[in-house]
Amino acid sequence: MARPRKFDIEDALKDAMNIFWQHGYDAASLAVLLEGMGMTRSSLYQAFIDKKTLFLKALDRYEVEAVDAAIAVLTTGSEDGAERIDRLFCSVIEAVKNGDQRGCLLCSAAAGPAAVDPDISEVVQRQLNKMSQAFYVALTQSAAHAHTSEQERGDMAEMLLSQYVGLRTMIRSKTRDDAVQKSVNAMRKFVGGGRSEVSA
Amino acid sequence: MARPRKFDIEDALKDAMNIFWQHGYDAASLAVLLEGMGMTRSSLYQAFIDKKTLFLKALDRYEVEAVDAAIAVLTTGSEDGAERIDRLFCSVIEAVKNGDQRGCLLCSAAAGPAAVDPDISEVVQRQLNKMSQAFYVALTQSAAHAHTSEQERGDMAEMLLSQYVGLRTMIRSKTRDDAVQKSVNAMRKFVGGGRSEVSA
DNA sequence: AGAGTTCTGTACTGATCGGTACAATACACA
DNA sequence: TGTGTATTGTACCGATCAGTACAGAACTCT
Repeated sequence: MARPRKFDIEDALKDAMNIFWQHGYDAASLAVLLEGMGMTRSSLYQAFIDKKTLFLKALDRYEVEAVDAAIAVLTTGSEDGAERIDRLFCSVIEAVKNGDQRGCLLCSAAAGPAAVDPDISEVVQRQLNKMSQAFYVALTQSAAHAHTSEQERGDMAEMLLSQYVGLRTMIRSKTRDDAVQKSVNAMRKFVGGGRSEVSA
Repeated sequence: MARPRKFDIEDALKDAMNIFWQHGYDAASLAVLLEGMGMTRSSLYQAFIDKKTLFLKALDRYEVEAVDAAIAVLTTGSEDGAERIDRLFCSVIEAVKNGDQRGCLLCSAAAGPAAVDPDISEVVQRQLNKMSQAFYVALTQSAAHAHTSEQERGDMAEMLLSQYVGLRTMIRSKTRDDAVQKSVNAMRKFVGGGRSEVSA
């Protein structure tokens, strides 16, 4: 019994996520968001309260769309966990070779607004934790690492996470493809999930 | 034969560096910079042209003060390169345990303005390259890695760099100390420069 | 058809952004 | 003691920022 909204709220959120992903939190001005989301100021504020709330919702959306997808790669598919880790890092290479230099919204949020805003930091930390746990699961289900201690696997999961964050951060900063490739080469050899080697 | 400036230009640059380090490029507004550098608008613009130029100079300053220091750790001191790598990562832990959550200006620049500004990206890439070369040198001078191929060491140097970037990015995002410690534990074991182990 | 309700469009707010104009000032040198 | 010169202080600039006020529009239900 009221005027219906012109936009789909999920579509709009997806647009917002992509805009934040590309521009970063600060650089994604209201004007840019409005344009990209195809709506007016009133509609945006009515639906999403304010910019920060919109960003938090976009981060949630990113969790579902990207983080959970990465976690799925780490926890399902191949039987060997190390191979799944391998696949995740290869997919990062794949993306950058296709010209995607946006990096990772989660990683950018970690480097940017999470440093100053506790609410954003909380969400970022939760998602990062989720990823480190997925690394842990993959390691536990890996022939090459099953024999290691629980603590060793925990340490290594955390290391793989920081590796992932660093990699995607560097990608966003326009690091040359071959440097990214090299880093992943070493990581793949280290994890030893090992399918075929790829040259730089 | 003119009015002398009230401030030391190197001191001011150092202040600027610290302000950018703490706040990040965007969040370091002119007002904040002026306040922190203890000078007036005219003086700043007269001496440093504009905000971006000031930032580039602050980045240069950071290179001398922090990046070169890290490179010194990687290339001098102990005879064994792996132990020097070890020391670098331990110094990161040291800093974070002392409550320093600013991360690394270079890494923040990589995640932030370097993604949109080519001039900044260029400087960032140059400094990152410098670091990766230092990692390479350290690996080459390591008993544990001297036998590896040149390519393997190149890959691994790049991996250590992205590890470093990821670590310091996560630190800035308020990742819990013990997670950082875990990551470094695994990295230390991996590199095998190994002095005593440290628990999380 | 009319009332009630929610959304949309536009115009506007005050604050802040980076940057500039220009006069007053403080010095070195003549 | 002027005079030239570079720095400083202040006042200001237009642009942009996130956010709001409010009238009009578009729908459902009675």
